[in-house]
Amino acid sequence: MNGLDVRRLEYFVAVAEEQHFGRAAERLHMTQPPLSRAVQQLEDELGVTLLRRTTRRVELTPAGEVLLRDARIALDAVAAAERRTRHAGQPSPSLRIALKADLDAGLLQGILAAFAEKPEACQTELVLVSIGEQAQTLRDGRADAAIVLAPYDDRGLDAVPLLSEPTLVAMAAADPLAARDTLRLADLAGHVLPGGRAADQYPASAGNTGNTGNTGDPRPSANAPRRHTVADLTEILRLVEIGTIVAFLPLSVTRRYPRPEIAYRAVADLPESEFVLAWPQQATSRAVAAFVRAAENVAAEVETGGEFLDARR
Amino acid sequence: MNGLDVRRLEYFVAVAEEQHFGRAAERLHMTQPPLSRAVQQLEDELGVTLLRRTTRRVELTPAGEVLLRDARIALDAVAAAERRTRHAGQPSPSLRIALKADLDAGLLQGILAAFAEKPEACQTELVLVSIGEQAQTLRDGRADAAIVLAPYDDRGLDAVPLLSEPTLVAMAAADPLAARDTLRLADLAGHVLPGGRAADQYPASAGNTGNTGNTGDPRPSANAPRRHTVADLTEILRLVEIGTIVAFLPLSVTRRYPRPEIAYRAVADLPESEFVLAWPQQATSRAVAAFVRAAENVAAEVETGGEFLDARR
DNA sequence: GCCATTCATGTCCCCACGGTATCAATCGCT
DNA sequence: AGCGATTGATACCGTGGGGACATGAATGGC
Repeated sequence: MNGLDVRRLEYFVAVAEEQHFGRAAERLHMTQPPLSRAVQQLEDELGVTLLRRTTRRVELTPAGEVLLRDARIALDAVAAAERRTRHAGQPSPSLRIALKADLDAGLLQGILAAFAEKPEACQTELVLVSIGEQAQTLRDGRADAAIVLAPYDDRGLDAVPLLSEPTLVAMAAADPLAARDTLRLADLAGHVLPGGRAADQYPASAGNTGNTGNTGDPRPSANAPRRHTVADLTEILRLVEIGTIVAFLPLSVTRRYPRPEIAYRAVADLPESEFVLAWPQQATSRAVAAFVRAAENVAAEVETGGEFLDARR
Repeated sequence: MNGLDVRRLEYFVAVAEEQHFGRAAERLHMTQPPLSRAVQQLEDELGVTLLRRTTRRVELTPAGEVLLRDARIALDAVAAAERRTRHAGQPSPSLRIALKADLDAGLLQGILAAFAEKPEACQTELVLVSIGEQAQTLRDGRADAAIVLAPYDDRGLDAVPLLSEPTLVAMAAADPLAARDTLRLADLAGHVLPGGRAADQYPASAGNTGNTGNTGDPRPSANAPRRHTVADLTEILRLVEIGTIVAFLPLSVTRRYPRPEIAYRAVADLPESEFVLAWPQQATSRAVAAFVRAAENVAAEVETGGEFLDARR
C-alpha cells in the first residue's frame, strides 16, 4: 500500500535525468529490464504517468517534473540524515565549518578563538568547498556551519549577518578602466564575471536567493555540457591577470592578494559584500548555537573597531 | 551497499517514539523480532549506536537523537513528494489553498476573483485545517498555498506579507476588564489563551518562527498526554463567552462575530495581526506564482482603500 | 529468589528484485 | 518502401532479504 522507496526514487531520478532507460541502467550498475519495471511500479503505486515513452526518447510528464523535483529534495534529505547521523556517532563529533578559502572576511581566526573559550566548545574542522556549494554542503550534512557571501541559496538554512564591507572590482592592471579611480557598474559593460555572467548586470543574475524562478538544474546531468566552473580563488585571479574576466571581491580579500598585474577599483553603485553565518535550520546542537554566538560577538567587535581589527589585513 | 531505506527509517522512528520495541512493532502491524533486526541493520549500516537498550526501557543515544530529527524530515519530504506527485497527476490539478476558516482578513474572495482573471488560472480548492497546521499542510504536499497569521513555522516556505490589521482581545462581556475601553497586555495577567498560554506573555510564547530552540516534538506521540487543542474558531468563541479564556483576534474577524456576550477591546501594546501568503519553497508552478501575484495586488488595493474595502465587514 | 517483561537469536518461508533471453515498435538509411 | 538498428516492454528464473514463529537471555520488581 504505502510505497515510495528510496531505491525506486533513485531509479526514477536517474531515468529522468538521462532521459534514457539504457543509460540510466548503466549509471545504476544494473540492466535495463528491472529498471523499466521499477519505474512502472512507481507509476502504479502513484496512479500517475511519470514518463512519456517514445521508442526514441523518454520525456517527463508534468507529474514527472513534480516528482523529479520533490524526489531530489527527498533524496537529499535522506542523504543528509545519513551523513549527520554518521558524524554524530563519532566518538567526539566535531563542528565542521564550510569555507571558501579566504572568503571569511578575516573573521575565522577570531571566531574559532572565541568559540574555543566557550564551555560548549568542541573540536572544529574546516571543510573547504568551492563558492556556491557551501549552502548545499550544509543541507546535505557535510558541514554544520558556513561563512558565506550573500546572496546565496538560503533554503533550509538559518543565518545571521556578520558584517558588510565594500566590494571592489578586480581587473587587469592593463585594462583601460584601471586608469580611473572609481567606476560605475555601467562602465563594466562588455566585461565578464567568473561563470560567464555580464559584469554590468550584477547582482541581478548572480547568486541564488532560493525564491521562485529557480529554473536551473541544481545537479550536473551526465550528458549536459558542464560549464567550466571556476572554483578556486587563485584560479579566478589568474584569469583576471590575463584580462579574461573581472571579479567582484570584498575589500578584505583584495588586501590579501596585492598583485602588480591586478588593479582593484571601487565601483560606486556596487552593493557591499555581506558576510553571513549560516547553518542548517534543524541544527539544534549546543555546539552550533555556541559557535553562532561566538561569531556574532566577534563580528560585532570588528564592526565597532575592536581588538580583532588588526588581524584583518 | 548504500542503504537508508524509507521502511527502516520508519521503523526506527516508531521505536524511538515509543521507546519500546513491542509497542512499536504493534504500531507497525508487525512482530517484534524483525523490527529488532531492522534497527540493528540500520545501526550496522550507519556504523553508529542509535539506541541504548536496557531490558526495561529503550533510550536514544545522541546519534539517535540526530537521526530521529533528520529521519522525520526525510520521511516528511518523501511523503510530500508522493502527495504532490499524486496531485499533479490528476487530470486537471487544482490549486489547493489551506485556510483556517475566517482567518483570511476578508481577502480570499477578492484574491480568488483576481486569480480567476489570470491566464494561468486553474481550478481552486479550499483545504480547511486548524490554525497552526497550515504550515505543515504546505510542507507535506496537501496544499499549494495558505493565508496564515504571523508568526508561524516558516521552515521550507516562501512568503509575502499581505496586510496587517489591529489585534483585539476577545473576552467575556461580564469580565471586569471589559468595562474599560483600551487595555495593556499587563492588565491581562491571570487570563489564559487557547492552548493554555498566559495572555500577558503574548507573543513570547506563541507561534513558532522555526528558528533554533524548537524543542517541542512536532508530532503527537502515542503515549504523550495530548493537550486539548482548540481547532475551531467557533469553539474558541464559546469558551470566550463563558469566560474560560480570552483570545487575540484580528479586527476583521471580530467584525464578523459580533456577539452580545463577547467584548472586543483594543490592547495598546499588542502587535498587529500580520496576514501572510505562504507557499512551499520549491513550488515553481505558474499557477502558484500567478496566485501570489493576484494576492499581492488585492492586498495592495485593500491597504490603499480600494474597491475591496467594503467587502471586509 | 522467583517471575514477568523485554529484547535478541535461530529457523523457515515467501516475495521481490535483479539477470538473461526475447519480443515489439519505431526511427533512419538506402 | 523495406530492412536493420535501437530501445523499451515482457517472460522466466534464481537468489537474497524481510517477516512470522519459537525460543533464549538478561534485567527489574515483588
